[in-house]
Amino acid sequence: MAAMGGNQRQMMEDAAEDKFPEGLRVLAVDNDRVCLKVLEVLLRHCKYQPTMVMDAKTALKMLRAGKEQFDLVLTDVRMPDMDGFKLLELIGLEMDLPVIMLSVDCDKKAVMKGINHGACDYLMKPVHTNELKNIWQHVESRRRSQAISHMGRDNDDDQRVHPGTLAKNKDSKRKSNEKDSSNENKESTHASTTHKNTRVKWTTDLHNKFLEAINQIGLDKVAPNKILELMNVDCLTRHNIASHLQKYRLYLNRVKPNSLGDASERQNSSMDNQRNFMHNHEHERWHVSSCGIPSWSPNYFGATSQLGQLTDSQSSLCMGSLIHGGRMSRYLVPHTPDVRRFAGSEDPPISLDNGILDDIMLDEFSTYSSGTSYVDSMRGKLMETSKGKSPSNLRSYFTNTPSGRGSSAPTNEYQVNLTGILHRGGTSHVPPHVNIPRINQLTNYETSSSGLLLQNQLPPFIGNTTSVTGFNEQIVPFNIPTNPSSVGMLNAHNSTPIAPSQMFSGGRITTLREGFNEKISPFNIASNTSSVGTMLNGNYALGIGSTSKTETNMVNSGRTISTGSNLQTDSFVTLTPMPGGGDAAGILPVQESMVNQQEPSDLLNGINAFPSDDITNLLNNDFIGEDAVMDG
DNA sequence: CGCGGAATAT
DNA sequence: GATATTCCGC
Repeated sequence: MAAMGGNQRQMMEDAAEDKFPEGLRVLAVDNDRVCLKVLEVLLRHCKYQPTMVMDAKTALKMLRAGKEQFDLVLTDVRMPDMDGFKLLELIGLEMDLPVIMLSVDCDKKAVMKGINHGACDYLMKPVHTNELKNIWQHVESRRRSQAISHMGRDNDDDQRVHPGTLAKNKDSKRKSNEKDSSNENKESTHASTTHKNTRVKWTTDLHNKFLEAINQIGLDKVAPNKILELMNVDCLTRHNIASHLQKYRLYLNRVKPNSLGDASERQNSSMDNQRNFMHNHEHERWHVSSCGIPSWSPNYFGATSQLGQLTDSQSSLCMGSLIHGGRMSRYLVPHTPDVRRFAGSEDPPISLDNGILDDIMLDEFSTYSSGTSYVDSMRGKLMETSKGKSPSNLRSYFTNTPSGRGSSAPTNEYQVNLTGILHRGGTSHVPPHVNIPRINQLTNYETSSSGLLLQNQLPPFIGNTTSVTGFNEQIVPFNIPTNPSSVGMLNAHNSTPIAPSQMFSGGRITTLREGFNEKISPFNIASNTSSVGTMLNGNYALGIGSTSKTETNMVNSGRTISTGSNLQTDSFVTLTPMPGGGDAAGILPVQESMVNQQEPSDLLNGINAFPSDDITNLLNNDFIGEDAVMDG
């Protein structure tokens, strides 16, 4: 290739350009054999390169496997195993591929549904050649828009290398888009002159290695190269490490400006505020893989260590969790933006006028949305509550009332609705059935990691058994009555976890779980969609793959935590950026034009997760409602 | 030259 | 905001 003369190359490019629609790799899905055959003939007639599949699941498998690349998917709407809409949905979430729906049903509603779900076209059966002749346009236009949106970057998320899983090849630092031949060729050839290194994604695993290395070397003696050596990850360079180290140091500095890495000192410091270090704000698509056993190693908190490891084998975790020697609090502390999102409010919960928080904490809280005291105070309040004290003064935790601090909208209050989701409302009363601790609890979950808190992906706050225990004793996360109307009510006194399956009567959970592909999180959860992810997890309603064990963990995570045992997720899921995924749009399909904002609800409904009852409404309201803030 | 680290760019 | 790249003193 290198030997190829510019001339020759140009000619080839031209040729490829000219023929472009030819050889378009089309994946056609239709359970009707005849239709499929016809379709194939037509596609071939158009000189495309069709791959025919009879069911959506197979199609999805192929797409995911990525062994063959496709330019476009053509799918029938009505199929037994998984209908076209669902397929469309999943493709939309997982990859960036134009999907065209086929249907005999020209019902406007159906068409709209398709379009709303991101279909780029909706063809009526029987399909005609001339219609198929044009489908390549969708491919082209998509490519163009992508080219624009990624202008200047030759590193797309799809291509993003995951050092942890990357095949070693030190020379492969350059990103190569072998994938897309037809269009990207030019660029990749050009790239040989100006290449950027692969953007390293500092996954938790990677970060853990990093920390391990630092731990071995000693924070004061670390140097990029040493770390690099110890980490022993092929695709990393000293620059990568240096960059990360830089960030890490900055972080440490923030956490404890005058500390040189003395963990014990940090431990005792009231300034020991953890912030998310690895809060990943890059929106990515996540796919859930059952790979790792996210292991959390308590021994990292041992006397000899300063660093702890993260549990989550994925993304965006609190890097901070590593150093603090163990305080759960900070993990429980709501991040202001998250809470806001969570509550659908403009205003973070600030009036912590209980005399517990000091100014520093308050500042810390408002600034960094962190603060040990917050949780401590919450705990205190919760204890009060559990002793029978009126929860009313707890309200102040969630409202912006008085206290001289907080400011805006003193009228904002949050109400707990059903599953405990907070609602902002004008009314100023907390319904009698509301149990504040629940709020807290939810907040906790919501906060514990920057991303979806997987059911058993317990926040790395092991380490402070005491406080956890205290917390745990008072607050039991999800004691959920079977009565749907009070789903999510929490009884602070009752420490018996109730199986999530009881949350919603019947097998809905199961249905739902199946409804979504195991690999996919229904909400396309990204790094900082905490509220969504958390709620889902909190309620477990949308559990992504579960075992009774994990359910238990979830329901009773507090307890699990307090044991300090290894929080493992067995066959559980971890999030990883999708290899074939699109870019941006990690979050609820809010920002990608590809996916409509309505989607989650549609998804829920369409996938019959829930009947359209309160729960659905609630989810809709809270997750995609106008108030929902998906991205801080 | 190569490194580490800070500054700056993407 | 995360990571890459550049700059600079050693």
